[in-house]
Amino acid sequence: MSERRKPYPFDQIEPKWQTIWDEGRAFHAPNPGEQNFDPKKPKYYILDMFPYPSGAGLHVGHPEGYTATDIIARYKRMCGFNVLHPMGWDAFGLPAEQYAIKTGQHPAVTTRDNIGKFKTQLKRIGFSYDWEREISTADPRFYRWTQWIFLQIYNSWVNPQTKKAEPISTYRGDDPDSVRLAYVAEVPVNWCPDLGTVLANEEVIDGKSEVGGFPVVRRPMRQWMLRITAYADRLADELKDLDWPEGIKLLQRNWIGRSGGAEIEFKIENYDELIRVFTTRPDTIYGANYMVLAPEHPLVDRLTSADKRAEVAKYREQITAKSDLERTDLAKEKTGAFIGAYAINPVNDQKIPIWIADYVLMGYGTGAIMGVPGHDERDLEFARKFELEIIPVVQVPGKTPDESIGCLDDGTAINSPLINGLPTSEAKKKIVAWLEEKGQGRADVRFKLRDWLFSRQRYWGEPFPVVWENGKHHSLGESELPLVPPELEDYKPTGTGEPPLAKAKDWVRYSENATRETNTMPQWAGSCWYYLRFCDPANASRFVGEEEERYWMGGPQAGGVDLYVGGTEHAVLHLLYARFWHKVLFDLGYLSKPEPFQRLVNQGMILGEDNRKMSKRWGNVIDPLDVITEYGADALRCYEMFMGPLEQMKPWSMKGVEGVSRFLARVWRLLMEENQAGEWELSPRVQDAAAEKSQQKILHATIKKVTEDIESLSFNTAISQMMVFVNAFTNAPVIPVSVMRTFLVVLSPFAPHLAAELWEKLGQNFQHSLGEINAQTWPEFDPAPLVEDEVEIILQVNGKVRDRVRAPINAPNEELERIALANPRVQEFIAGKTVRKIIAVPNKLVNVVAN
RNA sequence: GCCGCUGUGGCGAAAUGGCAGACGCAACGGACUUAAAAUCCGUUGGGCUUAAAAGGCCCGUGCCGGUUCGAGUCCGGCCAGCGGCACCA
Repeated sequence: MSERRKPYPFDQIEPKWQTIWDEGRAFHAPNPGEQNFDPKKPKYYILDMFPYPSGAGLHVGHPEGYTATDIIARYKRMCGFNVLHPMGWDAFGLPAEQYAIKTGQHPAVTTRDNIGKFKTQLKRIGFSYDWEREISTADPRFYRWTQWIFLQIYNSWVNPQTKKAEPISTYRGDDPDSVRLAYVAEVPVNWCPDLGTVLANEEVIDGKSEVGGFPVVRRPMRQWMLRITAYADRLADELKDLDWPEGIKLLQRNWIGRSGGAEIEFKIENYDELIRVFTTRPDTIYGANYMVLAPEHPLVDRLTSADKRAEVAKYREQITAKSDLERTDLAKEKTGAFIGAYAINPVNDQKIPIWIADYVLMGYGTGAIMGVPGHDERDLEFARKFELEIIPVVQVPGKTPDESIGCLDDGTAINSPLINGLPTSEAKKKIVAWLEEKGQGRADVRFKLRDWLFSRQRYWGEPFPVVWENGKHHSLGESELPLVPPELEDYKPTGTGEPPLAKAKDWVRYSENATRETNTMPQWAGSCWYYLRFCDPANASRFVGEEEERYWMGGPQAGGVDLYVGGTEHAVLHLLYARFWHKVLFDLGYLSKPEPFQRLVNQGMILGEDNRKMSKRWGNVIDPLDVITEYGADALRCYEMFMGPLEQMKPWSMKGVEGVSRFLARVWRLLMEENQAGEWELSPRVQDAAAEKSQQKILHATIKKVTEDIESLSFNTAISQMMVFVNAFTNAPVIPVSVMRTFLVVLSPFAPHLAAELWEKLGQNFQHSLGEINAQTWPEFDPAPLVEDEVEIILQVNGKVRDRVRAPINAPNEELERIALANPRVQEFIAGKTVRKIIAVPNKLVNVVAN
């Protein structure tokens, strides 16, 4: 077995250039004020979603997005931009902690090792990161500022007048703790016994933990919450200013779940209490002939009549016994119980029975609804089950009143004296105005979004900069940051919900009568603002320098990062949380833009060769390092870009890698050939000669296509075009050095090592003083060589191609028509028919319509 | 159930409403070679016509319909796969 000969010496070229770039600080982006900073250059901030450095190392999904951004970063530098292209580590997280539980190795050690591994691997792919800006969220120099931002959130409230965050000192009420953006609440939370921690709603999928798939149960606990709901409206609305995929915007909008409607107050017969309901269809109020409260609704106890008590208690017991999953199971039948009390419908003073039913959720709206069986599917189902009257109050176009039952569409109000005949939108307005005048209702907006459960019972996360004294919390001073977690012997969760930090008794004791908060922040905390730290990673006195922030995060757009690339899995979690923090900091005057990420692109997942998701289970995992060893980093980069559109899901193919590797080897052999001794030297075909017209043409066609394709992130077709270019030169007896220089510049963002090496070889043989390839400017496309005197014209008869002929460029339509009609093939097909019409498209085609 | 995305050769894919299948893979044939690998050249959607080739004709972008001189592309209605949400009033 002899080792297969390398198609070209990438194994020598690639480490060589990586060292040169590293030592020459080739990709360092100077900050304002720094040496070599050129204020005339526009900035371009291009960001990858930074990885969690797992023990498994890189998988092929990482280099996909990273290569795309690297191509753009290299391209933008050559276009004269000051490019910020950083990389760092989302280093707090559960796996390191669970590894610590198993082995006793401190998570900081595990994390440091994993980061080292990741960094080595990333460097072997030749990414042009500014490694001087590397950050880790688990580094006290970083999380000091994560804790500092928490303090800003803690010490703020949203002023309902301005709808913006302000310092808590501007709050005039007597209980500031009730309005803080960070607050403590005893809430039903998602408790995961196997992980020993609570989880955010977003981290629970089908009743199981997103990480590990362990069962999650509802349980009330005292937790830290962030008041993200105060930003719900802006988080939904300001999406419109962003260049994000519409699908992702929709996902966020649906998650935020804004619905406009009205809150309506119903009086209760024989009681002073009121029941408030929320509805999106106040116009259907005449059809409201019963009312439903959530079983947990606080008024249930008070309103239940003596004779119904036993029944109601029994029903509520059944409900509590159910898991969340069972309760939300759509397929099941409606259940409920009449509580023996009546409400008064404000529009007609009718007495309507009050029920409880588990299809009404305490957590949404007011936890109470008016039952409109005529025009709500769920109410209809409920009314049928319990034999309540069903009244149509909206007539849907094209249907009779009775047919309109069960229909949720807009229509015309009927059986509704105040609004009869009005279309739905006007009926809504009129009813709301009428209720408002009576003091029994008002327009209202509700959201599905809940406040963000922000505390975790974990060791490996940021401790809260908070202490407790006499049952009240207050914040640490900024000078007490960073607050470093204590060393622990035992990282295990306590199982009771008490965090592992509570075991460090000395650490917990803050003073005579104050103790530290022992929860830690969730993993999302660091990623909520890491992109800001990249602007000024070493700043010891501020989370980011003002001037640096203005420069990199500024500009004419809504958001500061010019392009953000990462997976769809973060569509609602990370991207929503980061936008929220950003807006708070923006409101407080720390940032120049209201949004963090102007343009977002999601790369598609790479599947295994068997078209399944890559996993150990299927044995279809591809290790990028194996690919690099066999084909080189340039081949890995180009293959991942050549596979298909960036945003699409696509399967891996080793044969495909080989194909791309062959392309790169052909580029190499265009300029190099092997001598008798088996050494590579410059091919004698490469000469300082003028390019032929056809060569100019293909070169400029390639410049044009590659430039446009990089701009539109269509890397697969850019590479196709470069293949076409290389194919065209494969057998050329003379290869003009000027053409090749330009081509290498165009190739260099994709295959930077190969391009740099060949560029150097050309420099050595044709003495130029152009410097290194990375310092070149991106070539301009010249349309002149592409202009021809003649073009091919397609001749069609009745839309079918019958012939193609050459015609002078810009020939007038009359001439094209003449050519078409004179063409023998066309004549053949119109013989015996009448020509009805001739359509001529200049420089393209003629279509003769005949029958 | 609702919302979104995607359906094109044996495979990955390409195509501002204007030549469907660029480019790559695989396959087949050829050149070079003692031979193989590598490399280079060529063929390659299906069917019909033909002794064969050349040439020609017909069909073909998930299915059905529409708009248009012309539809993979636009519109309407289905089907399938993937993803998200799921009693949100």
